[in-house]
Amino acid sequence: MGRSPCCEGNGLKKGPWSSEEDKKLLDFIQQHGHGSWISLPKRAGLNRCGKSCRLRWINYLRPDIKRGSFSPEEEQTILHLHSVLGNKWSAIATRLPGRTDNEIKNYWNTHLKKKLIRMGFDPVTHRRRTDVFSSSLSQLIALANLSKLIDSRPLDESALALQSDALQLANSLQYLQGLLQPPASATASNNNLFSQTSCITEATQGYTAYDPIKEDPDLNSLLSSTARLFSEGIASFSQPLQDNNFIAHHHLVPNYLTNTPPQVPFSFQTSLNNHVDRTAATQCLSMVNGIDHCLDSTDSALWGDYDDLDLLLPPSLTEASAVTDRGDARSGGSSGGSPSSSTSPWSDIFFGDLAGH
DNA sequence: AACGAGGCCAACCGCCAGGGC
DNA sequence: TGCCCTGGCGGTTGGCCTCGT
Repeated sequence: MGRSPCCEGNGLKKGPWSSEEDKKLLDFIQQHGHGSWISLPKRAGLNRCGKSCRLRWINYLRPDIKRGSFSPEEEQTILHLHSVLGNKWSAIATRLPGRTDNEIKNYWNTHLKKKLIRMGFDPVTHRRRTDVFSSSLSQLIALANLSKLIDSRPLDESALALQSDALQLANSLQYLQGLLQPPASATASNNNLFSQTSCITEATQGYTAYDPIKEDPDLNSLLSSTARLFSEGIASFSQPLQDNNFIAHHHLVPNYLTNTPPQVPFSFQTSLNNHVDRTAATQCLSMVNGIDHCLDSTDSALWGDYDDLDLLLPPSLTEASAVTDRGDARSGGSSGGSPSSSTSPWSDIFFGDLAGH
């Protein structure tokens, strides 16, 4: 269809509205209603196009417009709804009385999106940027290198088992990394990964000298479970799987093209539907946390202090009904009644950060 | 005080869907 | 059935403001 005819008229004023124009528009609509927006400017004595009048009314002059900054409850609602609806600003606006889609869109683009990015979340998927190969792998290496600095100890069974598990993990990572690389860059990347896995291999030999796992049983179990995790294909939660090249080259039809919600474009969810995988994934994530703890990693904030795997799932997965049924999400108040504030660890993370600002 | 960079936000642009003819 | 008109939507822009140097 192209451009709306009402905007094609020459000589129509554009740009910021004067107070006089505002008064004309306001008075006219209060007396006659807006009726046809196309004919309104002429009837109201305005040298504007209908679309401009409509926009001015909806975004600024409407009497029920709420002014001022967004409350934490409103921010929380936007976050939840965006995780479910995406950039459907008008739909989100219907859940926020007094707020316009334009206002919400602006607020998202200028505040919430940046904050999510800063916190290590993907503003589109609302999930942590979980590049396990670059982040946890490097952390593993760093942890392993640390072990080299520690005095050696005699070998024992648990150390040997750990070495085996770590080697398996390294091999799995190498294999998966190879799968994830587009053919053109596969060689170079694999070389890079090889150096990384070699580090792991070398480093895990260091583990045989000193066994920090004995000090932290969690690390022991999670390392082995992580190896199992990758061998079972949980690597699907790595974002590069979105790469069309990968799909094309491996003739895969990912779940997100068939039956998973659009807000979960890659199927971490699918794996999590399986209890065993979920448990293993939880342990894997705990490993990352554990390593963070050991290393006092500078990006530990990125990984956060999540207590439950649900944190990695968008609210659409865990709270779809809560959002859908949120007749008034704010009615419960921030002190406990609101479903989102009381049940969503996601909001705890996000608004914990917000509170600090 | 002057200037530039970056942020914010009102407004515009272009496209789409639905209804009427 | 197809075209046109209109309302509505999401993305983008540009001007103003603030802040740092």
